[in-house]
Amino acid sequence: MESANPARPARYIAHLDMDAFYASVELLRYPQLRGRPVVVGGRRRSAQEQADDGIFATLRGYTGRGVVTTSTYEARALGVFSAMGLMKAAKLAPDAVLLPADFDAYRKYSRMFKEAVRAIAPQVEDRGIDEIYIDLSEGVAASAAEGAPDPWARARALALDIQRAVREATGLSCSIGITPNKLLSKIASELNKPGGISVIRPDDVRGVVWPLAARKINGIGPKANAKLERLGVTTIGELARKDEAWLVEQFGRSHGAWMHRAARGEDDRPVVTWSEPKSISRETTFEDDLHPVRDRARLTTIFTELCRRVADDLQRKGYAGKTIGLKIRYENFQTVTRDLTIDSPTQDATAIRRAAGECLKRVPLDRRIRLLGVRVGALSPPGAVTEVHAVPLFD
DNA sequence: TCTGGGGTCCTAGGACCC
DNA sequence: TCTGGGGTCCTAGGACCC
Repeated sequence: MESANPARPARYIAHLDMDAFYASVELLRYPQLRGRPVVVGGRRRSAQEQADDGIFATLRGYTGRGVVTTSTYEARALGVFSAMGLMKAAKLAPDAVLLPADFDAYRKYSRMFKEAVRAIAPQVEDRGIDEIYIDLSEGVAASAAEGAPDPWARARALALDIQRAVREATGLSCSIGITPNKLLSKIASELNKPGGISVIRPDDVRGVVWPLAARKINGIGPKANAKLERLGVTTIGELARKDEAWLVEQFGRSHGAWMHRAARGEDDRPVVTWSEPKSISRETTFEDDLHPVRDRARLTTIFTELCRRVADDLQRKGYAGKTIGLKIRYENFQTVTRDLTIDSPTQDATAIRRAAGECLKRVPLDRRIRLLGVRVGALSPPGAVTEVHAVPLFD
């Protein structure tokens, strides 16, 4: 299926996923917690202060709006997974240790593991802080002379080298999937967690991939999955057996055709080693919902602060943008956005605040608000950002 | 048990221009 | 003067991912 076109050379694509990344970084710092259920999430300073005293906060009695960012495998065994509300997690695992997220530390370890990988295989695509795609095709070809006769075995040997390098650089473990494309590799890396290497050859798709839940396909989320289930489709194999025309009828031309290909394990997307950011944003959920009138002063302060932080981010990264966006989430979780495109790109907090303020006027403010966000899009890349002088040149 | 924060991509209608 | 079609930009919302 993948190498049906003989003119296209075979690809060997890896997906590397760090195992319980944030929690594992915390365990490097607090090795005494190894073996215990540990949850990273929330934003209570007190949890950090207690940890520094050697007394760790537990989930018992947690109140607040935090969600689980990562949980150790011990916590997962108790039913605690990412994106779950901490209140619910506390019911399932009251004695699990709760640690606040320390993104600076995670970013540091992220740079370290990616650097270790690039030293072995430079074709790396960033997929966030804890995962990457790696195009191993060149490495597999280069090792043809001295390595095993089977290219998949040579790809597996490369993955083993990468795992070892990541462990030596960071002390952390990762799981790797190797297949002909990104779609399948993303599925494969999950098959033997933690610490595994899984290879799916083109001929394995029917036997290994088709029995899996359709939801395992990256791009089939909660909504699409629920609809598929209503239509009687649960596994990837069942999806693969559906008519393309029928899928297009149900999900639209683009999405339906994509599903049809995905279920067959077909995916041509290249490994992209660099791409420009499209937008930069900051948002915050309040501890308690704020009233647009009664809490106006607080809202204004937070709003201005968000604009300042977005401006800081833009300046630090060297971008400017001309589409300023506002995001509001009401107490009932309904979310609205407004945006305004200004004449020339800006990275200035005051200009952003002014444009976002215009957006705010177009939003109904008749309910309490739980989240406020500011975004700058239509970015000009660094270098293209030149100061626009309001002063005439000749006068 | 009510659901974080940072992103990307897609759709769709209307404005506007050629 | 009227009609048509295509391309691009702007805006709003939503699905999805880590």
